[in-house]
Amino acid sequence: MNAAEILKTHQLKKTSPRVTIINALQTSQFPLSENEVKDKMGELYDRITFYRSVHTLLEAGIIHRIVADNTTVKYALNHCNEGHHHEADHVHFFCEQCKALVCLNDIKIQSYSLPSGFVKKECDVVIKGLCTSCNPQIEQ
Amino acid sequence: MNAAEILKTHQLKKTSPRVTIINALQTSQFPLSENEVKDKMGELYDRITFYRSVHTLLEAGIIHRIVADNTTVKYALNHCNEGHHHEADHVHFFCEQCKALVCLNDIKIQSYSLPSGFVKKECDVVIKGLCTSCNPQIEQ
DNA sequence: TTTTGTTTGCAACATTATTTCATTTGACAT
DNA sequence: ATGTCAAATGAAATAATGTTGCAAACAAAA
Repeated sequence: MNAAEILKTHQLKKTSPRVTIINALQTSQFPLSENEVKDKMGELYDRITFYRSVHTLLEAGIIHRIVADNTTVKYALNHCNEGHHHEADHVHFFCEQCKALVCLNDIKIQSYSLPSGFVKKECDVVIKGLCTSCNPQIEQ
Repeated sequence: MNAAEILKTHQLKKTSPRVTIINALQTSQFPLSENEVKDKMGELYDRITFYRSVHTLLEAGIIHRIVADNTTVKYALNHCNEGHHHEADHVHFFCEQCKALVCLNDIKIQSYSLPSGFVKKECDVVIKGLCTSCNPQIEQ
């Protein structure tokens, strides 16, 4: 499904910033930070528009946001759009050295049962450490 | 263990800002945000000193930081200091409405096995939803 | 009490996010 | 095609959050 189709499905207007953001995330193997998306947007990038577009796309469930630490926020396409599994239930790995964030699609999140009275909406699991590229045990 | 003792144990100097921060967290049932700590510090609060003290206390493992979303960072005493379980292995609950953060000390984090080459340092689990106070199903 | 190195607190700056409002633009119906 | 209108954009201004350099103050030990 391309950007235009995704937007139409969610009854959102097809605008240049939205399309560019979706394309940027769609062509990336990994979740991207604002600056990484910015680089892919070129002239089309405007800080305020970016925040608002992202907000709209988040609300629609087209993308999702992963907060690795308070200075590292990344965005990824929600693979629901692709007919895959639900994005919310897999684990993310964050490399403390290179700041890369990887979706560990094969690792599902355990179902935690909350104390009574609490309502669960979503569950975020972020494992932090060193990725294969930054692991000194592994020779490149 | 009081603030002075905790600092001494970790070979850190006993200074007013550090003591006040530790006391603030120690007397609170819940993790506190910067502003919540600030309120408890009164005149002793200075923005820069706060950040640096927190940094020092984090490095020493005296406190820990929970990032619920990028605009909500909270701090809590590491209960290791109290001889309890290790803080890193329990789940946090974040109320999306009142922004309260609760340590669910009884819910342990599942041990996730990573793909080979990855090194795990820590694992953060944040469940988001509505707390008992904000749950409309529960009458106050 | 004097020394020594750490910590504090100020100023300045950098980054991240939000609000207001005039202008532009996409989508729909002519 | 084209006019209409609500929605989205982009600019300026502001707020909130986090960092760095440096001189003065302070804690801890001799």
